[in-house]
Amino acid sequence: MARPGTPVRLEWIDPAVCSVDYRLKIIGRVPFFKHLPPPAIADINRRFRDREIQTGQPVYFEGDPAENLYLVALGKIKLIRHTGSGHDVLLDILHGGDYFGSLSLAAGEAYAESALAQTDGCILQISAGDFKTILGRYPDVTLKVLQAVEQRLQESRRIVEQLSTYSVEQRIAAALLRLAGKLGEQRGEGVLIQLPFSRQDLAAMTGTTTETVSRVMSRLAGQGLIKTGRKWVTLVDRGRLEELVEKPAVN
Amino acid sequence: MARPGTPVRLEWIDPAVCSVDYRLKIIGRVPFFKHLPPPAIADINRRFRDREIQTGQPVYFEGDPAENLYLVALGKIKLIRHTGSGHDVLLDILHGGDYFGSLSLAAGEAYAESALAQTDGCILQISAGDFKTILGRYPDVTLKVLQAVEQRLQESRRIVEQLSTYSVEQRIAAALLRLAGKLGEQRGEGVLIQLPFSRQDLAAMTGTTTETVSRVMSRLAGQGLIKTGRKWVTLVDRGRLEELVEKPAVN
DNA sequence: CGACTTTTTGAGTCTAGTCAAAACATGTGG
DNA sequence: CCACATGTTTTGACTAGACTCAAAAAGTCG
Repeated sequence: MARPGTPVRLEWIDPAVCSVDYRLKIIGRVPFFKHLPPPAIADINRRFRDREIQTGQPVYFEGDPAENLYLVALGKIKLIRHTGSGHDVLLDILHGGDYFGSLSLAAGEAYAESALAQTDGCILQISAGDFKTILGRYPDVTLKVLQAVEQRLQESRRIVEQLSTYSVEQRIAAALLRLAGKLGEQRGEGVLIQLPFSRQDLAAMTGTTTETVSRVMSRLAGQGLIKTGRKWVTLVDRGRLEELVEKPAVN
Repeated sequence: MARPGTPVRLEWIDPAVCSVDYRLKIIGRVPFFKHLPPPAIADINRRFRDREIQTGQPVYFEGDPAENLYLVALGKIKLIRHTGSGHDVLLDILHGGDYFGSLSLAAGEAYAESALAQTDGCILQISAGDFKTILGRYPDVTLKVLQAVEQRLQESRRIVEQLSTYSVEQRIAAALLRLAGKLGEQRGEGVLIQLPFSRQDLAAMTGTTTETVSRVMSRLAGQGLIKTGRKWVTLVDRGRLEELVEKPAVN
């Protein structure tokens, strides 16, 4: 119950972050570009446009024609599917150096999910056509892209597995561990996850409701595994969370 | 309750099915080879080895070093993840012209799931290294492979969405429709799904239990939407099944 | 300080899971 | 061809985890 002051610290958009230097740094961090030598990175950089986005603003909507590939430069982007029943499903949360949008070289496709800015930030954008040109010029990039997509497929299948066999508590613990690994910041007492993201978001990631998320998080906090507040969570006892996930309950 | 005689018809392995002619036909059906001209297909064919498999036999296990890419020539293959709790998760069922195994060009990877023969059949096999050679020789194949993997990713995410938001009944209906689209055979009264596959398999596809699958299927059969027996299902009223899936229940 | 959003808590309900047993099918060997 | 052993499916009774609806509490922001 000891509720510490919120550790939330706002990131301010420095107008310089999408400077050429920063752009080069980000492109050099993307899994399918990072192996390239500086001149190639510089060439690729020239083909991207940058764009600032504000919290809540859409990059594209599910169903829009899939024309662009994006890189996250600064801030967080979430990928969401809207369902008929009003429940949204949160597929992924991305940050600096991640890609999203269309790799798809087939024309006439539509985005299968919406992309929304979770924070203020900056993204780099390239048309599918220009990206194809890059692939033509740097053939090994294509192989790396393939690997990157395969990895996303594996992640997605792991989530299918978890939704199929885990209890809500296990799914929430697993989601927290996953987020911590990807987006967490090391702090003295543990790993802070501060996207910012709400119970709502966590519910949409784990296929449950905000009320249930709240109850489970309270329980975990009571057991000293996490500390939590509005829009942030700190994992205090990672080991015991992992145990929770692995154990099929009491068996 | 009218239980018709089983429409199951055994497929016999014709020793000729993995003849050169059949192999060429299969390779010409694979999404990332089918655009190639006959000489290229013939060249690629030479690099594959064929292999017969019997029902229940594993092609590889989760965790084995991922050394080969496979094509299904004849029969059905299922991809399964084993979980600690003993529940298995059925990720996909594949048939003629589908690929599975490792596309992965990164060395030292392991298979993330097991592949088991659901029926007697025949598969084509190529080492990761040889596949890489093919990609080098036919660059547009790499792009097509990328598209194929993206498509699997989309499918996987659709399943995440369904597990997150659908009731068991909706998930089962959706799974039946998906299987029918992929593997169903048109019959007079409807579409027959006969892999063969059991309540057990359906439960592992939809993240539920055999008992629940049985109850739901009985209900659907009672409403005249399907007919069902041991190891097979016929979709009689596809339209009403689709309605079931789309409706968020009574809202 | 209000107005608003997010989070928590509570009570009641229902879906789906569990455990157990019966019914049914299929294949085998006598 | 029958009787039995085995595996699959169905049914039943009970339970529990998670959802729903509703309202209170706690943060946040102007």
